[in-house]
Amino acid sequence: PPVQVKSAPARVMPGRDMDGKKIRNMEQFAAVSGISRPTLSKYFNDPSSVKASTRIRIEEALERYDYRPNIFAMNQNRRMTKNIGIVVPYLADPFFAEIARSIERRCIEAGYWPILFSSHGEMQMEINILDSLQLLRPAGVLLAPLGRRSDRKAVEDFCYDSPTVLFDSDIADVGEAFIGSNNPQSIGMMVEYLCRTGEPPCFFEMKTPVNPNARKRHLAYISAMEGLGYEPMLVQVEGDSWEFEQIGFDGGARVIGERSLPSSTVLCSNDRLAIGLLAAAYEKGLRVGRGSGSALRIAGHDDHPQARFTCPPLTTVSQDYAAIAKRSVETLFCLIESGGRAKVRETTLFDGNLVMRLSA
Amino acid sequence: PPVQVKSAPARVMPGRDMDGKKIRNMEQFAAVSGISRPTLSKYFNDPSSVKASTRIRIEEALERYDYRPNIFAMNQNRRMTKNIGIVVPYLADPFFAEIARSIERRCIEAGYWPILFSSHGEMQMEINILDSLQLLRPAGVLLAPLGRRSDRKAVEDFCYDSPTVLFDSDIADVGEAFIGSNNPQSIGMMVEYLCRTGEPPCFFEMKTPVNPNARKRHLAYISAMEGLGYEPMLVQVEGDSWEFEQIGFDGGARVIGERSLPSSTVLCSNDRLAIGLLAAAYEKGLRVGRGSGSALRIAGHDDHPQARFTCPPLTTVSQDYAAIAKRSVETLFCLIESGGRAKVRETTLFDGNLVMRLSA
DNA sequence: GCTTTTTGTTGACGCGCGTAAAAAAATATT
DNA sequence: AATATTTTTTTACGCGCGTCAACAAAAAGC
Repeated sequence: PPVQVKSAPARVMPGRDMDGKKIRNMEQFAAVSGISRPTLSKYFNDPSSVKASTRIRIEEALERYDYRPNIFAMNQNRRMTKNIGIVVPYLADPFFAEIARSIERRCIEAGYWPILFSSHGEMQMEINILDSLQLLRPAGVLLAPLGRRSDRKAVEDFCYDSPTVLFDSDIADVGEAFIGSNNPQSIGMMVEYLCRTGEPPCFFEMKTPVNPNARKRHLAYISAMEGLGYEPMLVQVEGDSWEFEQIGFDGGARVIGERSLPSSTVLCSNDRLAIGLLAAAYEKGLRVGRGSGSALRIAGHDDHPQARFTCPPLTTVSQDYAAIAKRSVETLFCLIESGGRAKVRETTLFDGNLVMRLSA
Repeated sequence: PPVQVKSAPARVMPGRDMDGKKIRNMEQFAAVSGISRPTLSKYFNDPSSVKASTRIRIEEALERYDYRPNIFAMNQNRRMTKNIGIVVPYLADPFFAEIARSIERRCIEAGYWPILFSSHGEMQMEINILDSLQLLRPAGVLLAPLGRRSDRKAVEDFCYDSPTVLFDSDIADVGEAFIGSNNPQSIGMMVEYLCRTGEPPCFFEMKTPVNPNARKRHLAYISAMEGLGYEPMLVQVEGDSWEFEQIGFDGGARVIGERSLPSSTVLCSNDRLAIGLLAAAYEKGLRVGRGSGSALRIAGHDDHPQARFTCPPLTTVSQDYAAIAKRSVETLFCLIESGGRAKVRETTLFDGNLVMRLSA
């Protein structure tokens, strides 16, 4: 039973306006500020749309009376709200947390109101979020879909009503644009590096990946290996949740225990799997690294925030979070300005960079 | 320059109603369903408030015509919205991501509309969020404040208008209740364990911690050590951001390099610092663990999602995320039902459990 | 100084729904 | 069957703001 302590709550009266009376609506603010309500309305929708001198008068009054328009009344009547929906598949993954942070900031700076949702890896949750989001009549939506688990029809229908830019995971022909990473390039580069510096890598992945990137990386690995004249070697582990570390750990412990790893170099489909695999290798007493005393080289993909703090630090491919966020937001803003429909669906893929650390 | 591909976007016409005409408002839905608008209004605010037979009629019509009330118009006029604000200090920390997930789910199940915000570790951001949140006229708010960086006045003022329950970090006498963890108990337990099984621990912490829990753990460590008849040993590292791993790594590398660690057993103020310290120890070639061949024992606090995948797996104290989330939400719902004001400010602290892994 | 152009004001209506009071209808009770 | 009770309908107003048209005032151009 938890500890409980009770105390008298403090009641603080926050500062009110000069006259002590709270202004309830734009009408009253118009009265005290000496500006007509329609002009105020114009100002709040775009401060630069009124003459500089009146703008100053309004802002002076605003300081004295601290009034703020009712957001529900605004959104109800506006042709278009300032809402921007941000939907990510799994917020407990720092990759998405980071990219969401970056997107949020940019939206706020542009005068929009970002609202963040996480599907928590569940299809039904994603559907519910899209349903809710529609009620908010967003000016635009940045959607990183679940991927394999997404209900294509639901996402399609959603995109019909709300201007949507997809990022991270693509769903073919859905949404007005896609921004992601160039998996063939990044995997190709990593495979080339690993082959050049040691034994050619096997590919460590989930048997039923939750994410289309995983499939693309799978194909990219095979084609890269074949391009270099090597036989692809796949290690597929069980698991279909978003707990990648656990999946990597369990699967890794099994293949290491069975001694069924086809190569002493392992390229993981993503960093979180690699972190799990590192833990499994540690448990099994296998030394990981590119030094001579090591039994295993492990590489990842994404340059996850945690990747530099693993033991040994993880060699990986960096995704440019900031660039993906920036481009996604810019694309959405263009879309919104052009009325919400794109003439062509643009797909933008960013190259990754090799991040050499000690694990491979 | 990123790769770009263009393709013609697919345009899909999502399903419309039987008659092909979209219902625009409750009035029209009343017309087609044969139910009066006020009754519909009642139904949407509480389906169980209308007679069973009419409820069935409404829900049948709802299936045929797929109408959904305008949420802005609803919130504008309701005495109280169904909005629940959730504010966490740093969403890129999986601890908060996890707890937010749990809270969100519970709110949805109770028929509320949770909206998640992250302060991203910045005071101004927290202030802005509280400002925005006020505009949403939330029925209640679950706030995990930044802590030391919070603007007490701003949070106080906010709590005056919106029923607020604090969790994780306490701010004395602010909000209607606080739910957190029992740091004296958990640190005491860990100190006792470490003393019993080896050299007494020094305490590894940030010099200027961002979080009040850190201060409580600091004091708890000192009192636990003194209680066992040992001299407290503090290791304080620089850094005041939320990038705890980096801070732990930098500070750890420094003290290890200087050989200034006062004990071979290190209790870290939280798991993320410990993860950074583990990485530093690895880099410096120090073997970590409780075995005989190890130079260092490292323990953490929180049982962070990553903690079981470090090398070696991290010995730590688990915080019961689910219990904290559950109690926080329950407390808020009680608060909302009782009109938003608590007679006494209840503080609830959950005990931690020792999680013995290999690092200490 | 006058005219053209920009900017603001006035007054009115609409958005979609909450809500209240009174009347009507449906159901329950005796 | 008559009465009491619950539920729904009717009617009407209000919420706070967007937006429009007609007009007035101010600024800019000559």
